[in-house]
Amino acid sequence: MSGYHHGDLRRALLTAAVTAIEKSGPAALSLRDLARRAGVSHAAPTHHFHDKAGLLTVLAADGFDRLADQLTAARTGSFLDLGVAYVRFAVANRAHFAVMFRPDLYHAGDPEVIAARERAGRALYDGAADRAGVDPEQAREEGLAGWSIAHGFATLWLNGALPDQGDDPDAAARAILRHLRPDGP
Amino acid sequence: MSGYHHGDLRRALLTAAVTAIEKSGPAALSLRDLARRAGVSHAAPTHHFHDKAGLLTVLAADGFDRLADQLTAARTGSFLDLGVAYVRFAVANRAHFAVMFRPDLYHAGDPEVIAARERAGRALYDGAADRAGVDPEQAREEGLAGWSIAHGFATLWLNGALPDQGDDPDAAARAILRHLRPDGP
DNA sequence: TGTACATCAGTGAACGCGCGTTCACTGATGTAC
DNA sequence: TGTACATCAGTGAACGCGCGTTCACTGATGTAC
Repeated sequence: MSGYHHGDLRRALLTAAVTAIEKSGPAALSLRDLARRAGVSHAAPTHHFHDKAGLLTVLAADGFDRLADQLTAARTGSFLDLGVAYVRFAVANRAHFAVMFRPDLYHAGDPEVIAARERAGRALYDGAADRAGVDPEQAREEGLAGWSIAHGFATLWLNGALPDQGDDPDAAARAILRHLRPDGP
Repeated sequence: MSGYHHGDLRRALLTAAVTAIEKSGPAALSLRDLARRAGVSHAAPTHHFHDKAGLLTVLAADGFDRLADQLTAARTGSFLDLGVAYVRFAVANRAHFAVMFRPDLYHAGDPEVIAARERAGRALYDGAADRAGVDPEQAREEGLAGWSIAHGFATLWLNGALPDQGDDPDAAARAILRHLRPDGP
């Protein structure tokens, strides 16, 4: 704390953004509010992110990166594990997850975002393709089916929409994702 | 058109809201903008919906009602048809769908919303339970799995997140939803 | 058929608010010599 | 070890904007007698 210079404002703003988004969603985010939370003048954020979309762009890229990491790590397990890893990521990184799929809110054309998103996509598809010596079209469909059910479950969970929703998303996800057909139709 | 009295302002505002939400999402909705589109003074909407959340509440209730109708109609078909009906609803009623699962945006405790949501929930669960002489817990899980994959697919489709996404959500949904296991694990 | 009156729907001015962005600035830090 | 200077990070005042909401109002419509 130098008094004038914050020291790590960029990181502090990102952390504050995550907290704010977890509470009120990405649409309600305000740069002035983040500056307030970081104890800094309201014009300071501009210095690090240029504008609001710039900040969300960083969050989105960061989210896709983390997702790619977790999916890649889960590749050693079963196809089911891959889906569970997806849900776990979403629940553990609600703010990032909420931003990632709202490309209208950030600079979706940003090279870093594109790269991170492709990395995550590859981790998911490779994970799906791995698990059978199957036809590519078949693998594609199964990948999409797995993505859909994991994404849907995570979304419903985060919305609190599920009836009798407990507090163990991992176990709940596993029970539901099991119902994906593990082999061809 | 009486000049002073609009005649059907309530309906006009709802229609304008749907258009606006389809374009920019529910968070960006503004009552003043709706009034402008309806060619009416900016204070007029208050008269019909009390406040912004009030308008979204009507939209949410209406959405759950329509969904319930469509799911009920699909009960005569297979479990797969139920899921396809869900996706079809989401794509055909993007604005309603976007609001329904954002209870922070409307008066989620409103009796009409609650009733409509329960009606939709029942249609979905009954549809799932129908299709087997199975164990209730089994039926519950299959219902959730079906809901998850349909919801996830619809969400990804609406976000334009799917690779090589065509323009026939019905067929695409059918191909993916097929991968849900039709019988016990 | 006419008149009085209540009710309803929409007006328009005003309020206070928080926001994003721009701008010339200043304090702090690091580097070259 | 000291000094000059460039660079970087943060300041604070100012701008213009669109918003939701309140309010006393007025025009239009329907109903009772």
